[in-house]
Amino acid sequence: MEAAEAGCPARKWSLVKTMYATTARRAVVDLLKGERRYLTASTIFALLKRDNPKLALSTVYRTLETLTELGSVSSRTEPSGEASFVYCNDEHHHHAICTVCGHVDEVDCAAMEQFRAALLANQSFTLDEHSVEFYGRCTRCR
Amino acid sequence: MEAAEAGCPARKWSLVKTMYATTARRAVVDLLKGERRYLTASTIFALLKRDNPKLALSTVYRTLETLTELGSVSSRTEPSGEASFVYCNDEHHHHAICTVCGHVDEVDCAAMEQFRAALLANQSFTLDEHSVEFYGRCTRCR
DNA sequence: CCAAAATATGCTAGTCAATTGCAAATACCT
DNA sequence: AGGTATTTGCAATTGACTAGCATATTTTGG
Ligand SMILES: [Mn+2]
Ligand SMILES: [Mn+2]
Ligand SMILES: [Zn+2]
Ligand SMILES: [Zn+2]
Repeated sequence: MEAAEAGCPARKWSLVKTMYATTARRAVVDLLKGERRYLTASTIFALLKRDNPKLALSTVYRTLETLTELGSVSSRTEPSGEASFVYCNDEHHHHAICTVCGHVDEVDCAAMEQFRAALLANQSFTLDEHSVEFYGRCTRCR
Repeated sequence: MEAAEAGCPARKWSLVKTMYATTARRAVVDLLKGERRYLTASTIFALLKRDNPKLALSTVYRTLETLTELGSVSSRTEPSGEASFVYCNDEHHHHAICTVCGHVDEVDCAAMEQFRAALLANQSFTLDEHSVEFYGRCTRCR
């Protein structure tokens, strides 16, 4: 599975009508796969600009939008209001974000089920979806 | 406690150096206390403009910022990227948001503790804070 | 391999939520 | 009421993000 994703997530890309494996898209995916933390579009742009001086910021935005639709990328909104993006696996999960280095741990959803049950018990609320983010310090930073 | 908050949250306001209880601030607080759902600044502005034609949008933004700092208001980011605001109680809690009418139920944090413990057990992660939002249908809308 | 067709990119010019500077207005205190 | 601290309204600006369009890149299939 990891081997099948080498270079770019070809498996996922095949889901879309037609989608060219361009250098820009490969660059964005490779960068996000390496840095498992939320990065803003302008940060990604600045990092990639070094090796690809003619890259445009609008291309980064368009690429991130496409990857988000595919599910390869998940986005969140920073306190500043700026959007940021992180590489993601397929399965539904949540994020534990290190407040020191920004590293993102993926938290399995299974443990959430017991909490969902508790919520439904004492709240008269039909639960459809949930959005959860934990903040703390990862192994390296604690 | 509810009586002490009549009109405006005077108790909270006293925490700040000096803060005038202006008509604009009272209007924003009263509106948000009535509508227990997330509203954008421009929506709030439009609603208040009816009774106060000379109100400025920038005043609404500044008021919401102030109330957020005080803790009387909590904000989130709509999928569109626009910020929205809801009236909040003091205690740490989470929000269950009705996907039909937008009504916000406050979810007690206590039940979260057992989940926090589970998270710490199978994730090598020092949990400091968390941000949770549930989406579903409230009693009225189910 | 090599075009033609399909799609993506770079650049520029917008858009629009949100912020800011400042003079006029309002709230507070004595 | 009078003086001072704070807020407001208004207009100008910012800054993240989007859109139009000509050019460049990637695919396809001959
Ligand atoms: Mn989950
Ligand atoms: Mn909690
Ligand atoms: Zn860390
Ligand atoms: Zn509802």
